[in-house]
Amino acid sequence: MPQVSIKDIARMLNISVATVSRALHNRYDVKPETKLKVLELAERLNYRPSSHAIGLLKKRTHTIGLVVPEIDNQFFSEIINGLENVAYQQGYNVMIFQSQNIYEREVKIIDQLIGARVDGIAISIGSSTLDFKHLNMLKDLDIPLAMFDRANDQVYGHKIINDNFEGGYKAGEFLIKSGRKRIAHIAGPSTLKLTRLRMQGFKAALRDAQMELRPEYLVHTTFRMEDSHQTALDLLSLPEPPDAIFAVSDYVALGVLKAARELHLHVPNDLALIGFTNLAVGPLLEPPLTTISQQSYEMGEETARILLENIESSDKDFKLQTRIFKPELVIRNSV
Amino acid sequence: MPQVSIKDIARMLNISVATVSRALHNRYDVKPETKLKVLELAERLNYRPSSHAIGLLKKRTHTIGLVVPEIDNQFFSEIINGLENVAYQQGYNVMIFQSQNIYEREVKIIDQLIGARVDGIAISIGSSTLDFKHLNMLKDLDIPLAMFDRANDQVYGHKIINDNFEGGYKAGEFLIKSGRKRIAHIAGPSTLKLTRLRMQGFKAALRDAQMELRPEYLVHTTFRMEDSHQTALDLLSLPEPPDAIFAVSDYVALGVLKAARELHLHVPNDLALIGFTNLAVGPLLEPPLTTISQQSYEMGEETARILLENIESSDKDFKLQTRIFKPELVIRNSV
DNA sequence: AAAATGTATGTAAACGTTTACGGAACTTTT
DNA sequence: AAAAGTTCCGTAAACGTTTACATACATTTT
Repeated sequence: MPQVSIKDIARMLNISVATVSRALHNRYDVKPETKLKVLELAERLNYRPSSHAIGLLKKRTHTIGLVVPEIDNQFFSEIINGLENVAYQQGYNVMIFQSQNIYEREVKIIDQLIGARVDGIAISIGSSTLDFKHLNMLKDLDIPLAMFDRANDQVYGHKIINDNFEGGYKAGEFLIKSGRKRIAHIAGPSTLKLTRLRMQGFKAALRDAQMELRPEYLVHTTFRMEDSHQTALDLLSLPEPPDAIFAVSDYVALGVLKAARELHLHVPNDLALIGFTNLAVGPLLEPPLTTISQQSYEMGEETARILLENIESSDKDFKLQTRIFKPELVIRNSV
Repeated sequence: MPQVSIKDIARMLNISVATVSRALHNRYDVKPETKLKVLELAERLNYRPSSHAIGLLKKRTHTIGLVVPEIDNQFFSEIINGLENVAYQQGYNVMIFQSQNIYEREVKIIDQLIGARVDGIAISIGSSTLDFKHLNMLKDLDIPLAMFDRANDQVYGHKIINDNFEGGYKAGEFLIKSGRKRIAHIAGPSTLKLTRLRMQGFKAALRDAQMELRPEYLVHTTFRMEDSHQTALDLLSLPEPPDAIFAVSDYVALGVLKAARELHLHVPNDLALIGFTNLAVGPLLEPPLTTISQQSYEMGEETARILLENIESSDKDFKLQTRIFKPELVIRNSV
């Protein structure tokens, strides 16, 4: 006997669906005897209310949609945890989707979330997304939107981001202070604002120290380790290789570390390395990775808080919020 | 102007909802002119069909529910990727949930998935789950179930698992062959069958080599690094500490590595270490981690394949499948 | 005895969508 | 000119649930 509905129960007990519904909700105006019969049968048949029926009837689904570029990335999975915990505490469910940084997938996911009538959406925009129609239409549909980590100024939504300029500056500054002269930067996809800001901060640090950035010391890669590994190999095989690298993220730094090992370069003696993110594996690497920390879990919590505040607010013109987290230097042994 | 329905469009164009529906589906029996008007208006108003309405009407949702203990674990996130890819290719959506190894959460998630009328469920059972009613009732409800990595014999469902006994045996065997004498095992939660099997395989290897396992060399921990770190500290502080450790998973091995470093023990000279999983960071550790590999991505793919085959089959008594992956020894430098 | 109150239940509409069935208004065939 | 076919569209039911409203009966109050 598959999925049972309230109608089935009503028929079996020869009562109306309304009474069954009332019994299941433990309303005061139903005879204890009837209540018991309904509850027992529902239990026996493993009755579970259809969320589709309820979602159709009520205007609210108590569900928020979450879109991340990729799930097998500790930074994002920690954000997911922070966000989920806050959401659950307030009685909301979270639907998780990954865009894989593919624009078409991102658009499709948003369409689906609208179709599922979620109460709000949290997203970290994919690196190949250059058109933001799919996100900006959420405003017309009255669906609150929060962007975390990867936000875009052209999009109407809350922003929960890092001070990437400052992070980049701190990374550059620390490498300079440690006496390195040939400092390179492996940047992320140039479409992302956070990439540009970290780069700008880094450049500013060099400028303030009256140092020059050689053009061949500035290269771009994706956040995937395989790509950054190849990029690092190329960079370290230059006629005059750098003696320090600021990697746009820890995952990229892992690729650099792998490349350095293959080229028999000692870190930090031959090459200083600094990452960005502060992954949990950082301290376990050899050498333990110096990095700029991002508070991923807290960013997830804050994203949920802002989004839920917007959802629960009756104010149709809820003011857009921007929350900027301060990145911090985590000194270990790779510099 | 918020969420628009087919009714709204019909009203605005002074036609019936049926015609609007037909136009949106590009049916042959609607005048091209009408079709155009509907499509234009739908586009302009950002119309997206309500998945609740459709889910209610049709019997199938083309959605499968996925339950993992935790998402911030590379092993599981790779499984998710494998599963999602196969599912998407066949036109199915995946709803991801984490139980955090908390029994109550797991039960709640299953209830929700039933309520959402998913077409099938894939789960890796949480370590605190001892009662399986919530899973076995899926059979009565005709909802196909597939268990991956962490399965249980008391549950009616497909199984996609590792040959954990063999994996444990291989780990033990390799440590013995490398000449170690005081071999310890840090096992996982004893509630999990995979824990017991890896342990039994390990013990069998010792037995076959006529070696004894000292009671104090067998300890349990969770898969969280913080726990395994403390466990390893205790183990390595014994009057006569082991000279080799087989860790039930790479995450646990990371904790051991951290402890060894703190106690100034050199791996592999003072302590040989072998893990289980084959995480991507393994080769980047110092020393690169020797481990038993699990084909996580492929397990995800296989889970999706079996589950979807069951879903698409009209056979009410679809036969239960068991797929056992063979673990392989990955030799690096930690032994 | 009539009126008022309380208790337990049923009726029906609504949410958004699809689709079987029917039919009106044409056009083509005989 | 009647018959048959084509084109286009509307009506209404169904999916599962909640809830305002109505109602029937029983009990209490006047």
